[in-house]
Amino acid sequence: MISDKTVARLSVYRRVLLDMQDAGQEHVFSHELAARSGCTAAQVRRDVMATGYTGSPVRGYDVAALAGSINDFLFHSEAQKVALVGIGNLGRALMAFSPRRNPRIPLVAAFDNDAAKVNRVIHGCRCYPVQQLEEVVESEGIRVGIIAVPSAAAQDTARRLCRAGVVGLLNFAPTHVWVPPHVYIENLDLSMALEKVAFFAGLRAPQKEISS
Amino acid sequence: MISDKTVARLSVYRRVLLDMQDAGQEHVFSHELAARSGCTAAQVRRDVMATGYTGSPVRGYDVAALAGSINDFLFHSEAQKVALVGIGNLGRALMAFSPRRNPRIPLVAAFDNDAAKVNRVIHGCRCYPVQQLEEVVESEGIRVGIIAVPSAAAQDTARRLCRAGVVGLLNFAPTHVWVPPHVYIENLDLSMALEKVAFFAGLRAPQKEISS
DNA sequence: TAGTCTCTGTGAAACGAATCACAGCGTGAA
DNA sequence: TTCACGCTGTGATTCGTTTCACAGAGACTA
Ligand SMILES: NC(=O)c1ccc[n+]([C@@H]2O[C@H](COP(=O)([O-])OP(=O)(O)OC[C@H]3O[C@@H](n4cnc5c(N)ncnc54)[C@H](O)[C@@H]3O)[C@@H](O)[C@H]2O)c1
Ligand SMILES: NC(=O)c1ccc[n+]([C@@H]2O[C@H](COP(=O)([O-])OP(=O)(O)OC[C@H]3O[C@@H](n4cnc5c(N)ncnc54)[C@H](O)[C@@H]3O)[C@@H](O)[C@H]2O)c1
Repeated sequence: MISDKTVARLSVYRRVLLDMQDAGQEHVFSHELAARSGCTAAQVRRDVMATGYTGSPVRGYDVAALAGSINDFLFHSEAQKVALVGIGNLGRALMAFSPRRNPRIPLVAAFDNDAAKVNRVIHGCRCYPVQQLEEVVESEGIRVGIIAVPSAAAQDTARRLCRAGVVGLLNFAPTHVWVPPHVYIENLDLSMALEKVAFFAGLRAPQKEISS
Repeated sequence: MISDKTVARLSVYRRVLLDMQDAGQEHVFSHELAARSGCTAAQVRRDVMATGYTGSPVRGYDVAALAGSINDFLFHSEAQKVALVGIGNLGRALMAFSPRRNPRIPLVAAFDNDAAKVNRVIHGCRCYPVQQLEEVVESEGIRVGIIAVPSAAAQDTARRLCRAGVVGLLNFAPTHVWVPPHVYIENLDLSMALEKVAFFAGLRAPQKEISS
């Protein structure tokens, strides 16, 4: 019923609105929000409609109220605890970022199969051996998993997370991962994204670079 | 003319085909490639059509030949050199990953405004003070940029990169960045992706978790 | 108080991408 | 030599999303 892309944009609007709030701005028009979010005014209005909020034709949207409405819409349920699997280069970067993250989506546990990386706390997040994955995910009630293990281990990691009760996955491994139909999975394939950029860059400047 | 999404999928097919080649597989049917890439057989056939390759109704596609055709299609131009701006947690993870990356898209320079992080070589990539950005990008003929700086610095970084001749950008900062119309930009907003996963996870398991 | 302005909310239209469906074909079996 | 099969390539169709376009409404002006 509610589209994937609308949710993505609402998340962007929310961040922009919080910035506006910090800057003391009280009202915002759809075209303004659109410009700061990289989409069109009509799209903003459609998306806002989905949250049930209604603005005023004169003042536009009330920044605080719209931010609140989007918050209620996006984070309607209780906080969604997150587990990270794979404390490698990427995993550690994600952990370093977590303090700045949304408190409604706390990173509560990390797992690795390398004994040297576990049984400690990084940025407030406890690191466990991967053998304890099921136990910790179930006892903590974790519902979201981040896969940051090598491709070869991705499918098995996904399977274990889903069995343990996870219903949302963020997969960084450049591999297609099968999950049960009730599980939502989002793939963030960085290499693919870079190849895409390189492809279009190649199209846009097919001639040799003219130096300075 | 050629769609964004088709390019993305071709990049995935390419990787799958290379795996198949390593495994000694010589032929592949569209439905098989589809299953391993997470899409449908019809989609595979349409996308393959775009590369100009034609398979045989009996054997399907020749793995090596199709991989070659996709390669030619995606990397038709000379190698696209890449610059990374922001040698922070994420930037370092990307650098660590670069040896495993496509040699047609080499990471040749990295920049940071923190003097402690520059004037050295990390994983074969030279790190420069950000003041030298224009100079290095122009002299090396770099056409692709990766933005891994804090949001506040993203727009200015993009502007500098574009001025210096970059025509493709991969942006990790959770901010909308304006670029000239001839520049292709791809945003990888990890926080947004996680919020999306958390949202759908919340929808799929709205009831309280039943422990063990 | 009437008029004008600009914005929202939203039905309708346009667009683009995914899917369907089938003709065409080479192969292997009988 | 003929038939049946299963796959590719692709026109036609369906589906979801974006964009258009305008009615409706509050505020400000004169
Ligand atoms: N680093 C990047 O910039 C980058 C870019 C694109 C894609 N990726 C992908 O992200 C994933 C992680 O990348 P990385 O750079 O962090 O790799 P990495 O090798 O640094 O880290 C992988 C971690 O996973 C752990 N691990 C391996 N098998 C495991 C298992 N079965 N269970 C639990 N833990 C296990 C390893 O001990 C290691 O700590 C890979 O799939 C990689 O392809 C990374
Ligand atoms: N680390 C993550 O997992 C993660 C997740 C989501 C988003 N991001 C985004 O990616 C970006 C980088 O994240 P990070 O974790 O690596 O941050 P970080 O703070 O670790 O690194 C940022 C780096 O950029 C450098 N820098 C700052 N201003 C600069 C400028 N004007 N020019 C050149 N260099 C400059 C800093 O010196 C630092 O080395 C941020 O925008 C962040 O929001 C990161």
